[in-house]
Amino acid sequence: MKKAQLEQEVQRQLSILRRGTAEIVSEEGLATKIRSSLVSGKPLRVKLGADPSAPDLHLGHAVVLDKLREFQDLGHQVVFIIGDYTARIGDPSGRSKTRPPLTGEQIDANATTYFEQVCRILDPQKTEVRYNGEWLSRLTFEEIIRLASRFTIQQILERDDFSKRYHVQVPIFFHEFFYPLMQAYDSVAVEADVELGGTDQKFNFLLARQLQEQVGQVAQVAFMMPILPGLDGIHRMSKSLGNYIGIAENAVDMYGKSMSIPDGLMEQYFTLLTSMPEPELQGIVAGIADGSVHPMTAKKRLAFLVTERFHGTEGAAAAQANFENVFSKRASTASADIVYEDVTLPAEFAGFPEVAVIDLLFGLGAVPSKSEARRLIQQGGIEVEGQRVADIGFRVSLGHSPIHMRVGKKRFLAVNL
RNA sequence: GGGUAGGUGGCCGAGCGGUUAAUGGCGGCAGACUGUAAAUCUGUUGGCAAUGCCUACGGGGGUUCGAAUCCCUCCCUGCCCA
Repeated sequence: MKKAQLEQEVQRQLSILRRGTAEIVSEEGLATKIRSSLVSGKPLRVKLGADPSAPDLHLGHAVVLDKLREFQDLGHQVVFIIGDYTARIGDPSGRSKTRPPLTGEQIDANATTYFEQVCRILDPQKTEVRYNGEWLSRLTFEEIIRLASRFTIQQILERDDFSKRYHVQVPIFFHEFFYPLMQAYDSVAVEADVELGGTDQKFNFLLARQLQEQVGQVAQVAFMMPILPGLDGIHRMSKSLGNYIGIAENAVDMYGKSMSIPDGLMEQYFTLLTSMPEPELQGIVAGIADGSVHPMTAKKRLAFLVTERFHGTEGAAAAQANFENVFSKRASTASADIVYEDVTLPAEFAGFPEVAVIDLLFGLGAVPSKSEARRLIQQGGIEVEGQRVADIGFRVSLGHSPIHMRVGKKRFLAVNL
């Protein structure tokens, strides 16, 4: 490859990778790494650390995974690290809550579903999967002390959530200090060239750079993507906050949840979650501003694109039709074109001519308690075959199958006898 | 080791001997309305065989007709001093 050609390729890769990023430390470093990778023919090792404490991935993860996919498509090697060792200890970072430690089986189960979901975005052929217990579990106490001696408390306290907690006098447990160190050690262990993650990972990434240099490796490039806000438009998307859209969710929920984001979030979602070209996106934004594009139309477009990505064009179209029926046209359980969730009548009710709605709802697991069922009925939130249930003592006739029910505003059940 | 302030429902945070399943806020849910599961307004938000009963204010024990509220003890956390 000629010099000019080489430089052109470096720039091409950079321009692809740069899109949508929050920060890259440093871009020159990345350019240098790409250049030498092209010369040597050795792909860059791009690291992503995953915490298998919860099995579900959401669109916030997708933002980072998409970027990894771009690296893969450019011929680089993704190293996917499952933090089994960290999870076994119980990751307390983040919301200053000590999570219960997970068992080995839970971690394995989570890691499996996790990876299955990751593969919906990444190319598994180009992904090296590693468990950090592989190297972390082998460290001796002496080695850990030596590792810790490379950093100062003041340095660790610089980390955002530590310094915040310190100032508002919220407990910081000693072992939490080791998390950044462990993560940095991961980078050394896999000889990462680039580490990808959200902007919240910046501190950890930078610490890894320092450690790598101290042990004679070239510092990794810290590659930060923006944090995706959740459905509430305020907090980051997270499972525990319940403001998320799961990668593995069904089309109807994915579409509906997308429709529930605040209007102001649309531009960000378009940018980070769809491949809509910038000019088209700016056209929509301008249209909403001057009133020529209805926000709902734009949001439907967004919801469609997001759903289509994971469920195909047909799945997205069906989800959209369902949404319009249920919410725009106020359809009830009596009408067609509604996507029902199929459930079977609990065995305990089999053979009876009728059953109390409260018992049925509870038996189906549609409500967490009978009191909750009672409340829902009193508030007019239950429908059976298109009829709103007004009486708490209402009994559902089991004369035909399936029985169509609506529980709350968004759950539609088809009960099969 | 000494001193001191705390531990309340999903979260924050009142209450400090008696209409207290426990003010209020957030979050959740439902209804109305609408441009959507947006926004806004209203209601609701421990459980159950339910005009009543049971379980709940860090754990255990005690005082009292009666305790989240008083006493003892144990556990946990912040801050100051050493």
